[in-house]
Amino acid sequence: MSQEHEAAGTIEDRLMQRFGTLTPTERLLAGHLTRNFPVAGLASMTYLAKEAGVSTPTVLRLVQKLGFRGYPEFQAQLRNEIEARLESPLSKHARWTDGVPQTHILNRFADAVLANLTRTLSRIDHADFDACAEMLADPKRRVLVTGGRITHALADYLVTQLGIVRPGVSALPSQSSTWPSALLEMRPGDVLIVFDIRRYESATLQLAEMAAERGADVVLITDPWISPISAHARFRFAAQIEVPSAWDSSTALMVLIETLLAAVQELNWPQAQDRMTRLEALYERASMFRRGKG
Amino acid sequence: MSQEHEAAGTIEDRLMQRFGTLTPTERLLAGHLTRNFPVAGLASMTYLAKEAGVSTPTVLRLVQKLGFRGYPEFQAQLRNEIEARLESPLSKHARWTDGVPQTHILNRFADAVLANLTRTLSRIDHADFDACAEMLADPKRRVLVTGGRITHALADYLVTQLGIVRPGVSALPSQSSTWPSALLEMRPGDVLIVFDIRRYESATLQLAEMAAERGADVVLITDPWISPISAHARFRFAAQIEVPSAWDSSTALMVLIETLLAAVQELNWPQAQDRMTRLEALYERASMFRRGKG
DNA sequence: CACACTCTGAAAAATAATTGACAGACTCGC
DNA sequence: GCGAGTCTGTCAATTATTTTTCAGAGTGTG
Repeated sequence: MSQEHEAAGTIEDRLMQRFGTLTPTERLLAGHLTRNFPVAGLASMTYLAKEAGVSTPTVLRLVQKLGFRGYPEFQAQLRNEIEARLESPLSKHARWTDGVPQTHILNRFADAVLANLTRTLSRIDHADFDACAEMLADPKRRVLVTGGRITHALADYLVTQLGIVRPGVSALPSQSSTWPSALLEMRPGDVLIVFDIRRYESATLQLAEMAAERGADVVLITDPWISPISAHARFRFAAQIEVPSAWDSSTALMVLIETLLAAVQELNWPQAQDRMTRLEALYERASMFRRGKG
Repeated sequence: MSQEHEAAGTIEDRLMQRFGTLTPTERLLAGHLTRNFPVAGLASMTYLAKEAGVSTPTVLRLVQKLGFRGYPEFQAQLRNEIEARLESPLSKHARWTDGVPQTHILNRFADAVLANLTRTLSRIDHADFDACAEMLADPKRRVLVTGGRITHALADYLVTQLGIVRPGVSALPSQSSTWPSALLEMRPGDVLIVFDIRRYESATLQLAEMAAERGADVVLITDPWISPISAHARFRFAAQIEVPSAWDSSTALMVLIETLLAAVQELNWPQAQDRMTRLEALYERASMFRRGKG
């Protein structure tokens, strides 16, 4: 009894295949279904029947002819197909690493990361993004960066890279006890970039609050849960961070940072290039010095 | 026609927007929903609730917070959005961020990053990868990590995260002048993870060479040009780093790191979990201490 | 023209989903 | 600690949906 349905292939295929064997009313329905595929099939049987101008039993009969036990089973399959179709653009495309099963951590992780990236980037408000890049490109504003337990590495990265492109970039010390003195230094127009993820730290919130009060522009980089700092931030960017592991992925944050960096660099390329050349020369001399005659 | 509910925008947008105002359980659900968007929302409330691990009323409450009168109304809207999304069959993936031209840095950068990821991951030798993860999961080996001018932030990240999962992880100090004393400490069986990108630094090469001589296993994380350290490394992983900018992207490196971390974590999950729980407790107490009675 | 047959929808029965009410668990401030 | 308030799941009521049953309409045939 438990035999599976003979019919295979996508629902659309099955509809085509069996069109010949359908009764007139069923064809009416099948026509409606293919015309409004696949969304029409997601509604309830009653609704679908009304839309197609047939009765509910007809819908059921068609669905059973297609090889499903009932309407719910049909819908489940339809949802699967829709999922596949929505995902296909790039992700399902190719398995990341050949030679290992799809369930290998390499593939699972890669899938998650790609999904995170796609979602993160598609959610960026490009007006915000451009405005923020422009702000960061302004050499008259000083830029301070701070991160939390996990994100301090990212803050560090941002400082290193942004510091290459423009002057006046520094990291806040990691000891929150030294922050008040940093706040004292802060002037209106300065920019505070805050990384704040998941287990939001209260000290960071206070920092952002006070910085905003002192007239600094706060840029918040966070997860989709959105840190409470959001309230004090002029710009907010949320990155997806969930991956198949017990911790959160920073990859999307990294991409966010790098994209911002690229935009800033593009905005004042001449100065940036000049700085980079000079920096390169300095490093050159430093390494000479180190290994040199001395 | 009729005045819409206050909330506007796509369901995904609404979810993002209101994330902040959601309760913990609702966030659980919202997380599941975004992760499996949009298909998860097409199933019945009961099913969705079970999948997300919450109760049906929670689903209903979330949906109402999103501005819908009930679950059916929510589903109707969802179907509309899916329809819109499917209408442009392949062009939908169109571009990462809508509303800006394809030439906008957001899109150009995203394309480059994706290409890097694909290439990086497809080039990983999975046997090597598994072996390396196993080595890193061995708590008897101590792990030292070092990076260069740009990559020290990544090294830092790796130390932070790997240090959560297992004991005996530390960063080498950034001053190369202090490395000899670190080398003195090094024992056969220890692991040295080296990040070395593009402008390969000679001090790092010497470090790796000497570490290998002293019996340490060297893991090299580099770019496709492959650093000269390769000769001394037991494991080599190359990440693609080119992006439309004057510098190199670290995103693929980040993914490499995180994937390794995920593998290590998976390999000795019980211990890792134990460590994480204890660490969490310590952080808890520390924050108590900071803001508490003291 | 009646008979056998298939097709179709109305309506009832069975099943499942949605929603509201409520109470225990939990958190936060005092 | 102890109440006020907030969350969140259990449960039951209501409502909708799916499925079955069945009778009438149509169709072609002897």
